[in-house]
Amino acid sequence: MSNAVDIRTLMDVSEEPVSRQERKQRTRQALLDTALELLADRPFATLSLREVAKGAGIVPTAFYRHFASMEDLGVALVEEATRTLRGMIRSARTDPDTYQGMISASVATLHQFVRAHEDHFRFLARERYAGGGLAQAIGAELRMFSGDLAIDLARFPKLREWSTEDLHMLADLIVSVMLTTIVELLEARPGEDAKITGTAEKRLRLILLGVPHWKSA
Amino acid sequence: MSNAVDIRTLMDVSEEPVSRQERKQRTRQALLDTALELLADRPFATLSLREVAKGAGIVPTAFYRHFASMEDLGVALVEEATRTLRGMIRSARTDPDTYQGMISASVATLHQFVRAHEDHFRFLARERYAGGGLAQAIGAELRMFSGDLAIDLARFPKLREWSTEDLHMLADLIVSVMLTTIVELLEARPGEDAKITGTAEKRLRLILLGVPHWKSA
DNA sequence: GGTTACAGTGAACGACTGTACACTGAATAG
DNA sequence: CTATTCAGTGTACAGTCGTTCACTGTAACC
Repeated sequence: MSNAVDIRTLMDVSEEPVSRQERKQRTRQALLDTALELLADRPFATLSLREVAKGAGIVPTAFYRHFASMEDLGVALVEEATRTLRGMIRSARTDPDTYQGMISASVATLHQFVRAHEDHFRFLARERYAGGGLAQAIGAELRMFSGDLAIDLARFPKLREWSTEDLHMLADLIVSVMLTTIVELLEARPGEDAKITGTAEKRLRLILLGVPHWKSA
Repeated sequence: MSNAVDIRTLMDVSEEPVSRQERKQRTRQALLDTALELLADRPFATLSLREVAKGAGIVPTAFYRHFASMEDLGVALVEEATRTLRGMIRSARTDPDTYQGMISASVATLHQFVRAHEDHFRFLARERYAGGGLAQAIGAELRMFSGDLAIDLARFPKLREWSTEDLHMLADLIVSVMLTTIVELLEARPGEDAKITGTAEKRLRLILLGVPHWKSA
């Protein structure tokens, strides 16, 4: 009978015949997803090529068709996670008029993105201080983020005459509050989110409260 | 000849015949020191019992005379490192009169301790976000530190009428600045110390500048 | 001075690691 | 329709891992 159920329907919702490179990319993504899953409770350096391959449903040697080494996969993971991070930053950059509006909007965006991509943020937070090549890559990304923030901050009236050095100091301070908040959200027990975001807003408000009275050393 | 040089003198400066438990303690310390050394550029979870034993000059099986497992050694390492941390906090608690005095004195103490015990602070910073039991133990220690700081802060005139919640918010903020500074010092290239401590002082000054104008909620 | 406690030894184990190599079979190219 | 490309397979090997066990030599004890 021509209308017999295709066995592929049980495995794969999509109907179109997948091309070869598409299959390859799916396996690659399966490797990345498996790694991210295993990274939920241990550092990247403890992952083995074999268990990642097994999790993705391929034999160990096939791993090399996608990455030259585990470190290579780590780099790809950093790229994927920082893409999420940049997405968050883009979302948060909604030119606000007031400090207060900027603060609560930014914290809300942060909260939303962390909850939607916990594994990415957990990975970044974990590996940021783990040492090694990944930590450096993540550090460079955060420094870029801080630099962009400093430029954004320079647009505010009260900050217009600040030295670039002081602007970077302020931007780094804000980034460190954001980072602390991310870690708190990832460690939170259910129901604590509101308290954490509330505290984050307070911290940022306190910092910006000092801005009008600042005199550089 | 009775004044012949004892071979032990070449290995060990002390003259007295070392007792058995003293020898044991030295081996134990050698294990801890070796682990700390290896931890300079990798996470704790990647250390193997065998290489730590080898570094301490004993055979792998002898490791068990001192620790039941590597995780046990990790706990001992957390205790050793947090002892250093508490020493720093004790040194910094020199009842100052002014904010400014407190800030520069605290940052100076921080700088001095980090440089004198880089491996302890590197270990704490690395494992703080690494996940697992050690991270929890370190987190608990930091929370205790933050709590003590909140109590200290309550003694300042301007902070006397703050709610305990807001005091904790402020203490956490200060701790996070301290942590950021520690990591910056550990990642610094030679000669950057003054710039980093200077920035740290600025960040604290900015935060405390907002204190007099704070209104909760 | 004889006995005990015990830090450290050395061989052996089964499990796991990364990687080399020859292969298979199906999608793709000509 | 035939030839090629290449993601994935299966076997194999040399290391390393944590842990077991029976052992040795000496400091400490009675």
